[in-house]
Amino acid sequence: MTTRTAAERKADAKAQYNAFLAVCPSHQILGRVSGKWVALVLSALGSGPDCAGDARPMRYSELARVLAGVSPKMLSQTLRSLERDGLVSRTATATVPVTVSYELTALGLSLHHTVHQLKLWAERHRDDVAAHQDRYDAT
Amino acid sequence: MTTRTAAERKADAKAQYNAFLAVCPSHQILGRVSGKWVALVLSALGSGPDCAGDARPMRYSELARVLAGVSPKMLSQTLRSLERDGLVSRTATATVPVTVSYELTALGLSLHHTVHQLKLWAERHRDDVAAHQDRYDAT
DNA sequence: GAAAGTAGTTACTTTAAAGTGAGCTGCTAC
DNA sequence: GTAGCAGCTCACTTTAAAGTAACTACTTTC
Repeated sequence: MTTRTAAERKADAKAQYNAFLAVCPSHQILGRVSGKWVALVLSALGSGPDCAGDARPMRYSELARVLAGVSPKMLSQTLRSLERDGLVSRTATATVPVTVSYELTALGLSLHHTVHQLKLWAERHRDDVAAHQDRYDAT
Repeated sequence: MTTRTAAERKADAKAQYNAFLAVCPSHQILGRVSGKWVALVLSALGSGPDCAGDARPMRYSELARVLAGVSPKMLSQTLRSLERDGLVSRTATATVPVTVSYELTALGLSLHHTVHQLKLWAERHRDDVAAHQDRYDAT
């Protein structure tokens, strides 16, 4: 068959598009960064615990204290995925008890800077967005 | 009681942190942008259907064709939320049949530029990230 | 001797986002 | 007279991400 219905052509296009999305680097990165704790960890490691200083290594428990809402499961899951991507390095020291510290790699730091721009945008335009929302909801 | 157990203090800190996250502008924007279709719509409207040109208004059906995998529900939901935030403007023309076009506002265009930086990062570092993943998975 | 800090793991449950499929109105082309 | 385009909405189901709780094992402090 060379002739196909519109529905068939549409399904085909959709499959192709999904395949494209699966390998699209921008889409992958956006998916990674949009995890609930990813940006928070990146920010803590990249701008210090107060989110206003310089990058410095932090221990597991220190991160858990700063990101007050995170469960141990989510924290280690997030750190593991960032480590897998080469964005964070993990260093264990054999003290008693063991000390584990996490630090942004050069790659992680560069991603942090990029994500930080998004944050700056958000802070600059928060009032603007809120005003638009109020106007929209009023009608 | 002025003395509390560690568990109580932790629960308290968690509640406070969650309240903080709920109003944090960066977190809100990240949540908005990380919707599956948001970045895709932003990109289509901000860089043209081929994602390599200039911003220009597009019709509902044109967007649906370009974003081949999107369902009518998700497309209108996404457009509605972007419109609510003042990022996209909707213009209906009373032709037969009706013509509806969507266009980035100045605010939407500025967000598009910021998100675009993230995309450029992703494209620049995709190989680097993939290499780290392979090394990590091998061990 | 109960609780806290050290850095996690495992199994189970919840929930919010996304997907599916149908339907709507009015018109046109094959 | 079936199918298509145009621009949606509504109800239902699926699924992946996140949350919850419990447990590891060893040390130190109240």
